[in-house]
Amino acid sequence: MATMHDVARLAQVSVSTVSYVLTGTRPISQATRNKVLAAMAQLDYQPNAMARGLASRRSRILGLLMPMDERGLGATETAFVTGAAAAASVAGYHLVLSPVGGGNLDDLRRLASQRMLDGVVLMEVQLADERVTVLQEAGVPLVLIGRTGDTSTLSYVDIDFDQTVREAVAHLVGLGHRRIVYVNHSAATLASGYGPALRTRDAFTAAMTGHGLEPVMIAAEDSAAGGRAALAAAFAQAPELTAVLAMNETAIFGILGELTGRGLSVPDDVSVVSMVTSPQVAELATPALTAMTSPGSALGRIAIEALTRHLDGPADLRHQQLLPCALEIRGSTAAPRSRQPMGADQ
Amino acid sequence: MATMHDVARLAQVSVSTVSYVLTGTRPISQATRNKVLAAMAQLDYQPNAMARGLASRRSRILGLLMPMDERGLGATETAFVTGAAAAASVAGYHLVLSPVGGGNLDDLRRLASQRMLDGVVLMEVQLADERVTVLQEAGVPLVLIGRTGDTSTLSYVDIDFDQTVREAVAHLVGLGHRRIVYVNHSAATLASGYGPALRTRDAFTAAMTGHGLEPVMIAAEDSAAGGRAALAAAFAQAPELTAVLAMNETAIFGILGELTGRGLSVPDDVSVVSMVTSPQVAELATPALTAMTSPGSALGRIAIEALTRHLDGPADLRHQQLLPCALEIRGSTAAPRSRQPMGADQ
DNA sequence: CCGCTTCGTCGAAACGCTTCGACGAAGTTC
DNA sequence: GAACTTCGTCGAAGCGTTTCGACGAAGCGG
Repeated sequence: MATMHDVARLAQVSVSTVSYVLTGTRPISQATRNKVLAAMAQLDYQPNAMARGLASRRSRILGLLMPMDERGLGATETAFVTGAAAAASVAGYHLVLSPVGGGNLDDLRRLASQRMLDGVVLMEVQLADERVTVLQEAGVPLVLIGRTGDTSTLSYVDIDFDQTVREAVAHLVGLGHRRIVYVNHSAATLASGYGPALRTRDAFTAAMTGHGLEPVMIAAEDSAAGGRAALAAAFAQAPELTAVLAMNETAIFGILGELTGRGLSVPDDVSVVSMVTSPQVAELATPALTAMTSPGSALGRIAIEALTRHLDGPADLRHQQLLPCALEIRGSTAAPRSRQPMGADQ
Repeated sequence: MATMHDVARLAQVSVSTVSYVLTGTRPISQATRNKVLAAMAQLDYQPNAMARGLASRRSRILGLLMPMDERGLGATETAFVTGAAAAASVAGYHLVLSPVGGGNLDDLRRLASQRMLDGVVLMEVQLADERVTVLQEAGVPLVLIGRTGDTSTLSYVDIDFDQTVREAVAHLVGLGHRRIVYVNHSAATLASGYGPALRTRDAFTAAMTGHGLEPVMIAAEDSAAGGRAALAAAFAQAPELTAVLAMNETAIFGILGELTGRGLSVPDDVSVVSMVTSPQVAELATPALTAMTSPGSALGRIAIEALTRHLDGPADLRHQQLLPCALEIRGSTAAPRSRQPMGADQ
């Protein structure tokens, strides 16, 4: 493995000159630069990342911290990752994903204090998230995908849940629906302070009230069974419902199964809209789901761009931005068949 | 940020003594060790990863290289990751995931040559995979999840597709099914030399022939639409089919949708078995799918263990191991309705 | 009690790079 | 043309570790 010394010797310049060619921190004449580049090519030289990091005190590695539970990464989260990776590459950084769960804060502390990451993007943030505190204490530059409760001092990119819910509700109301049930994440998830669940809940209430309608929300476990149970609960609370808005990507398949099981057809009897969903998942269902498509890779890209700007630029300005999901109409929504076809439908 | 010097000064020992306490490379008296540990705690000392890596020429970072396409990571792949991360942590390594696609070989070459990764686990290996060549040339220790065509010189862990298919077919045949169609990945995927697709194809042919039955295989695009098309093709080729074995986790939802659309019920009219599937995904369908459950986290764990053994141990023995998927019977398989109402229980 | 290991510790030399100060050689300014 | 800058390059001092050789102090067999 060739070192800078070897390159310098071959090019007949000093080591520092080679370094300047590489980093561009000082002007180098074209002639010298060419000699150096030729030597590098000839030796197949690759700078040693560790030495570089030690001397410059920057690793040029960015971390994308995501809790990996057994549920797996949906296409939505994957889009964050690919967007972020592309942006990091453009900015001249490596992106590494670290599967730090919520449990191992010590692991996180260690990772942060070892000065191996120049900056970090944190995914799946809770309203009160200790990981944020740990990272801030360790002095690691930080951008969130999602938001904590108090966002005043932090940079973040997040989905504009308020507008997303408003658009989804408007779509259904526009079709003529009046009884709309919102299937959210589980009660436990809500209690744990998961931002998207809480924000969409409030947004749904506001949107429905704004249309003069009564908001009905059901919390569903993240599983097909949870979805089935949620639909049963929904019919119990609102027997004449004609539309379901679902945040819970996992439960939605249970919802659809249960609907079919009850002999109800989508979208003729009940319309279904899936929130914050990727086209791939929406197409999985039959009929394909009308969905609010998450701005996936844009979120990842913007987060990384904010982070690198912070690292490379002098000013440490905060970046706070919300992106709405786009309504994509597929086969799961239609005008309600009829107001009251045959009385009470238990 | 405290350095080793600070610790040494506070504990009134030399820097090297602190290092020996940390690494355990030389014996240190209990008294000295305690002084040093106390000083470290007091200063909240964390070793600098870069300096460590430079001096020791080992980063203690392992890479898990996975191509991230827009399809996202299923629960299966996520299980690899969590299993691998846990094993790495136990062995005292950090695990980072690098979303290197198939395209950017240069990126990979750079990553490998920068001596930032002590070793690498490569996922989603093709039969002929250039990434393997690149990494081998760079001299990076390597373990595969999956196999290349020529495995003679490599370490790998993979699913035992042969046995998995054999068990799945045996399950269906045992129920009395005779006309079984295998829905594989797409023709393009097959042509590209994707090991699992090719190996299961051959295993299916062998298993069916072994039972004296005719193997029918359909290639399906990785999408719900692909699944629907595949089912149509299947009925065209084998009108009297009673069972479907599907490798394609994405297409399977299309298959189920199309089955329902044709007025066929699962499992009464047609049984469905999903290959290499996680319980989470199997539960998503209605009815829940009988599936060959992939040994997810075990694969990741074993790969990392083989890698660390190679790195820490002196001998560089190859590790080659196959793990079968376990049959988990759920609601999507039953005896065929018409063929043999009762009896034929071979 | 004399040589021998073994134990515990130290000082110093790497590791491969960045970065700072210095310094001729040119180019500018008045 | 004296006094400044600016340009292009060099040498050397780090960056925070690990690791090697050395060296007293014990411990021990004979």
